[in-house]
Amino acid sequence: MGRQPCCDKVGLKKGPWTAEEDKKLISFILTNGQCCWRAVPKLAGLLRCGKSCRLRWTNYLRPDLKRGLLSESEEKMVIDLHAQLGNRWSKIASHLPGRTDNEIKNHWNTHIKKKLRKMGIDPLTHKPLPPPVTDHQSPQQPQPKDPDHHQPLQSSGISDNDCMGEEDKRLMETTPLIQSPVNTEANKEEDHVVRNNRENPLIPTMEFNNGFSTDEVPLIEPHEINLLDPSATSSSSSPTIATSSSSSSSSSSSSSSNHTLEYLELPNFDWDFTSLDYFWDDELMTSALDLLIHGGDSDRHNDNIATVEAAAVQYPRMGLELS
DNA sequence: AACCCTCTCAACCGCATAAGC
DNA sequence: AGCTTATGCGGTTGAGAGGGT
Repeated sequence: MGRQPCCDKVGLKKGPWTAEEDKKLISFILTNGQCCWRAVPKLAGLLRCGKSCRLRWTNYLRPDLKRGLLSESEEKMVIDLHAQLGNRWSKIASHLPGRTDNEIKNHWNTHIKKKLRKMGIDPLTHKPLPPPVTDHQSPQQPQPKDPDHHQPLQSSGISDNDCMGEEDKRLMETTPLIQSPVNTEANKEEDHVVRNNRENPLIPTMEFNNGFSTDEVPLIEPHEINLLDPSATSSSSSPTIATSSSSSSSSSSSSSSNHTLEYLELPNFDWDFTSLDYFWDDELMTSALDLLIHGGDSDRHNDNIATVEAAAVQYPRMGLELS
């Protein structure tokens, strides 16, 4: 006999999360840390399946998440990584601290793909788009079957540069036209191809040049994170981000020798409290830690919950807006 | 002001793999 | 060893926001 079912789907809530649900989940995770997601909804008093809770936490409520659009450097990194890894969003996300696979995937589909096409680059292969083709010119040449292959630029009658902004031009200059190992028909071969590329000196991939494998986590060393994140100005006291991926449960706490909270022996937290300042202020931080340290029995528990609720006003994207 | 269209992104779905029994 | 479930991942969807007419 195997395990018990993850959740009986009867009576489970679906759709957008409410502020109340968010509060419950945040409070539970802060108090108990991330443990088996299957048990979370029951213990937290949520009518959601564990999968939904995990998704909500990793994609939206996690304190170490960055907010806002991807920076230019992040975007370039995504493009480069996509050239190497294809649509392996979690792998890509593991290189961008504070970004989730879902966020990167969305950004790719809504922004970067368009931008690359505008620049005359096939977002799937990272190669230049084929030259203009009209029916009478080459009727035999089949159009790509992949939905990612949209009509080339010429259809608009606008040259690449005509519609290319300064940022696009900059991107084009810095975007490597790497032949992607990715083929949607051959994803299963991808690992093999990536490995082959690793041995190919002609392919200057970031990953390989840096000497680490994307199949291994953690993928970003603390010093690299500081380089990547301009906002991380701390030079000595605390590394910036511990967690780099929603999919990775690896912790970089080992690198935080000066970690101010190390002595607390935190319960299985994958994220680093020093990163909370991405969008949590000190008061909220203090309350959250108080919740963690004193748990639900603390006299201050209600005050702390209230502070977390107050964050809803300050950080509406947390989904805590009070209804 | 009202309608329509496009864009964005949170959330869901289904599949693959890992892991428990 | 084989079955079953948990977890993670990538693709897709749809509601809401914003802009244009």
